[in-house]
Amino acid sequence: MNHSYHIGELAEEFGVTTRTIRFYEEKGLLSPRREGQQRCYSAADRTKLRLILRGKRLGFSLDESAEIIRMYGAPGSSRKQLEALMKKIADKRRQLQEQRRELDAMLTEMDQAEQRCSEALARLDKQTKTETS
Amino acid sequence: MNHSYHIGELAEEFGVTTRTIRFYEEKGLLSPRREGQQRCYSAADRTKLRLILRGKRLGFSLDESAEIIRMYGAPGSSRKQLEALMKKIADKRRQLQEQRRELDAMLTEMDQAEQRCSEALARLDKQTKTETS
DNA sequence: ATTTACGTTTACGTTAACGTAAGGTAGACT
DNA sequence: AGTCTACCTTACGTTAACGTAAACGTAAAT
Repeated sequence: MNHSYHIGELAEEFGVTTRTIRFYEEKGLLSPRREGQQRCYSAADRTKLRLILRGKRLGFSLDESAEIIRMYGAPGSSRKQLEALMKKIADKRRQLQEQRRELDAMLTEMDQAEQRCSEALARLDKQTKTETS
Repeated sequence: MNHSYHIGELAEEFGVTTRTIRFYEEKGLLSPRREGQQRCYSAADRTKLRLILRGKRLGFSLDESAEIIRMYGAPGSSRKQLEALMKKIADKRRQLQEQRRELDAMLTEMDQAEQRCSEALARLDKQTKTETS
């Protein structure tokens, strides 16, 4: 247990460069243990990286992903902190749901585009047929 | 009918600056009619802008949005063009569906975070209670 | 007549998210 | 011992997507 990863392993697994991973550390999104000079990434670090990259694919900035990660991390201690966190989570969820609606809207338009496209193809077929008849 | 918009109107409606709209034109994403010097945006232009901004919120680059817009636009004429377009549409839809899965994964993690958070709050409540008893 | 409110072009500035190059270290293989 | 490989730091370069400023045109309102 408690396996830890080298930077190269993570880079390969997630299809990014080591530069990218170090950059995220510069930005405070990751803070791996050190073994001498080398970075040792825990399972938690790996999870964070996964969240960052997922956020990126969804169009979030690194700062936004940083927020998400802080939510995922330590739940804070005081009641005020906890309540603030709950609020943030709720906000972020609303944002995600809104994004989902937009995504669905886009999917709908893809469907329409495809339909127009296949109708155009059908017309072409028909025309070709009458021409050859 | 055939109402057309000034650049300022569109900017206000969508909450962007006029610079942004002109920038999209530079990039070839929009090409409004001219009336003298001034730009006149048709309903179709407006739709394109809406698609661009939606794409942006979903994390697409302008070049990707440009592709989507071309799909939405003229369905081409030759069979080869139409078939290529159908393929592109199918690809983009797959991409959107993948993105949807990721979005849902993120929502799930938001739920978990919220749960951990509310559990922590519950523990705090309990502790406070026994302390005051 | 001039201020106000829009529009125009041209062009340099800015920020995020890395890429890339240069040079150094530390362990493993031959 | 020499070389390979994977790591490290430092620092300048790059691209996308605009921001911002300057300098101007036009048309309605005061």
